[in-house]
Amino acid sequence: MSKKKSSLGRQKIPIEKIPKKSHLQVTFSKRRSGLFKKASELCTLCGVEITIVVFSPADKAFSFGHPEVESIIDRYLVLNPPHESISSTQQLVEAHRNANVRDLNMQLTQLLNHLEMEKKRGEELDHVRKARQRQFWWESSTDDLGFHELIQLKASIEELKKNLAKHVSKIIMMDQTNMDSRIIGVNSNNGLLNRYDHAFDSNKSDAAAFNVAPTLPPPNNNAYYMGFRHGYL
Amino acid sequence: MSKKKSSLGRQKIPIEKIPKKSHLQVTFSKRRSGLFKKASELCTLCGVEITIVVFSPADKAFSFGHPEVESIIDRYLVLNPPHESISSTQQLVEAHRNANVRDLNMQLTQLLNHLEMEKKRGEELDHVRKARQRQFWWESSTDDLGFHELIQLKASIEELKKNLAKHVSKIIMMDQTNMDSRIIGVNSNNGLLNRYDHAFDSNKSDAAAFNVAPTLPPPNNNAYYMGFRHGYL
DNA sequence: TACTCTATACTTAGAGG
DNA sequence: ACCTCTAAGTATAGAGT
Repeated sequence: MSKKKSSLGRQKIPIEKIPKKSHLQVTFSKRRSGLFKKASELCTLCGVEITIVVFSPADKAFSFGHPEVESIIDRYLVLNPPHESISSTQQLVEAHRNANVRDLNMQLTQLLNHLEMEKKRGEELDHVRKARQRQFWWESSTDDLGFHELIQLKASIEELKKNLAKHVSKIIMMDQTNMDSRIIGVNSNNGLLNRYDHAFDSNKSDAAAFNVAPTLPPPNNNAYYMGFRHGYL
Repeated sequence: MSKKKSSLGRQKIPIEKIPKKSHLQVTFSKRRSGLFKKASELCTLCGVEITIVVFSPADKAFSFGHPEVESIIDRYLVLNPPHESISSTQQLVEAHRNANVRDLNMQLTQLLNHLEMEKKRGEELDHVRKARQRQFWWESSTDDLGFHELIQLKASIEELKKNLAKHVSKIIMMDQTNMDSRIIGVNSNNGLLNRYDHAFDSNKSDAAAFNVAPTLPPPNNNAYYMGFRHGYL
């Protein structure tokens, strides 16, 4: 009886960049899935919030988030506000700017107050959405998609406002660190964002169904956006 | 010969919220480590960018990022701009706002131009840092933190750091391999951000040293910031 | 590109320090 | 809170479909 092994089974691989591209792609898929599954389990087991964003070798974005990527990012940014380093020789200029900044700040505050009110109006709708999301957060992208499309036109404006806010706050707190120039490929009509939201059946550990969905509608990267984002966060 | 098993080994647990708190905390730590390790491996194997943010059961923030959390968040936000639902009845108000927004936009664009110039001034310094970071991205927080503190002491100390960086990169070139654990602790009053940056030695698969460190500087959540962020992103 | 099948590598629950 | 140890539960490399 000659037993030919039909497979050698899992082989050890060194943790270093995989040279073969096709191979790399496969590994990326598998491991991304695994990673998201682990994240999902961590959520469930420990009842914590978590978000993951990955850019694939092909530069597509994949995200995992519970409750949603955005809210966690927001929380993170509040704790760890983005900032730039400013050479000390420029502090005078900085001081000058503050006047402007304060003005902008006031205006923005007002705008935000308006938005606050609007937001309340939208709350009911939002509640329905969230209630559903709470139970089935992995489905959120489906919701968001529809949502997103609906407000596509508005989105860029909102975007603008938010970036304004960000920049101003950034400038305001001159507490700095690095500014590793970030290239944020804006322009981009290839804006490819795949959003993963997952359900991992707790009972069948072999069942790991993933859903992919192109999330990004027509990139709302209008000129404003470009301008604002230019090299900063 | 009675062999008493010293351990039952790993037991299966259901993927559902762990009730016992102490137990939960342990599991969270272990699995967070595991998750970050997986992420790290994915980075290395596939050469991709990835970021993870988790809020612990105790509501502390933990993050993993290559290259840094911020830049990836930025990329993500560009592709998937945050938005709110705006009731259609509010669109008029919206239009009103645009005027203001455009004004602010122009002002900010100017400010950003200024910043751009400043940025160039800092480039040389930045380059040194980046070169190092490219090889040892897991150390980035070390840099960031050092940077942060130094900035408060202004230019003279920046000079110092520049020199330091040069020296360090030389040293690093000589022994690249054993750079796993680094403690990147810094001041931070209760700042609730623990930032993890990891190196997983590719050669010893059992070696996975993690470091925790409170990252958050004095919470810069001043009124402005809070105002801006209030409920938005 | 994605799924299946193996055998093996890796992770981690539980208990003790 | 973190390390160690062990055994069992999982993830996944490689190859085939």
